[in-house]
Amino acid sequence: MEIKGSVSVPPLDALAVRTLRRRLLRWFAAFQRDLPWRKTRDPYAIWISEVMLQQTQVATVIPYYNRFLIQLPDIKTLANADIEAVLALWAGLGYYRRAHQMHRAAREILVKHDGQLPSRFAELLRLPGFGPYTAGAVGSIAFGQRVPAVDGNVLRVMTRILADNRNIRAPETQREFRAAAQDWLPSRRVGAFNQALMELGATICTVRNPQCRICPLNAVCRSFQTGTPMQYPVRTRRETRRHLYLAAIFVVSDRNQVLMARRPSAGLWAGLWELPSLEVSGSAGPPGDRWAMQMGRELGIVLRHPQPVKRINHTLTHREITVWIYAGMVPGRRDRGHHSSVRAAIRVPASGLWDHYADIQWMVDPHQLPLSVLAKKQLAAVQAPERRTVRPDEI
DNA sequence: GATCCGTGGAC
DNA sequence: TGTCCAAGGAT
Repeated sequence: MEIKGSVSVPPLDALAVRTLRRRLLRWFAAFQRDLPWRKTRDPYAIWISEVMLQQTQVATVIPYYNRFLIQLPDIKTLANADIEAVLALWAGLGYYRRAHQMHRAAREILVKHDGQLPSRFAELLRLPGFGPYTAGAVGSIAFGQRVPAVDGNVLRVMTRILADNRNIRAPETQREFRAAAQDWLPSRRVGAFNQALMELGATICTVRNPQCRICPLNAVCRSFQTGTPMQYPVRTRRETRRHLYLAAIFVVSDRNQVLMARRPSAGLWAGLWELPSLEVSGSAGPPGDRWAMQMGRELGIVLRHPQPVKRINHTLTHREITVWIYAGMVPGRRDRGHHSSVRAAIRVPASGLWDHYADIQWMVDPHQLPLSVLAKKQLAAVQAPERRTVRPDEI
């Protein structure tokens, strides 16, 4: 087994860098895609787009971006909005920490920067949710600062041009590519240059089937010259997904309200709502009645012959999730209409569920809440019209 | 440095 | 059905 080389390669010479700048900018001017965030110079709008685009494809972002800017058109509006409203606009996009951090950053900008995004890279970098990429992108695109914006696209383009086989997952490698990208920057039109590198990666220098024959940079691309573009970039393999088993309860009151729980403000699906659920020990089959009974007891709810009415599977980058949904029934007197909170209504001792969740509420229309995709799957499974809603007293 | 954090597109 | 991986950041 040969040890993979991980030695840094020689940089492009000055002539090649000048050629690259000229050809890339010319190509970008002619062929760039028509995207919503390219129609504005508003730093706030550019910021929103950059955060949404983190690890998220362009086509997915566009509708979210448009809705978000209509509802929250400026920093002050965002800062003064409830986090619940921000999450509602984010629901379905994933990585909900981004929404929380953007909200916090807006408030910080209001207090510390007089409501204006700072223009300097170092100050942007201090804001919540701003890393080297986002600070570079906003700094260069919105403010013309001469700083690189190195994302996954740029890493792919650069490793192919340089034929550099170092692991791009390593932070040190990424730092060195940011330094190299800094050297590639022209003295002006830096925002266009950074976007052009990303655009090339997104449309020409793609992961699969790169279009090298029409690439404006093929004359300066080492991997094209050796016919090896598909060997780049090199990255260490991800660890395999771990399996997570959950038991959830679907409880409908005699007023047709559904019991919903709001997740804590950190961690998985931070701040979003779902059916109350507990992690159960790993097993391929349904975990058994006792989990549902336990949840019922903790919530002060009678579960009559609880059965797993549905199984949901959901895959995340790092997790494979199986949710067994149990149906439950509420005691006749529990819903008197003047309690907004279950905790107030039924006086339960401190328990796992109450400690875990930020809130638990009865909801007539759970879809009004910010829901994760998994939560929507849960509701769709138990409320699917063609399957007829499973009522607790029917099991 | 390794791990966590979502979802959907592409193949 | 499985795998990879997107305009990454925080811990």
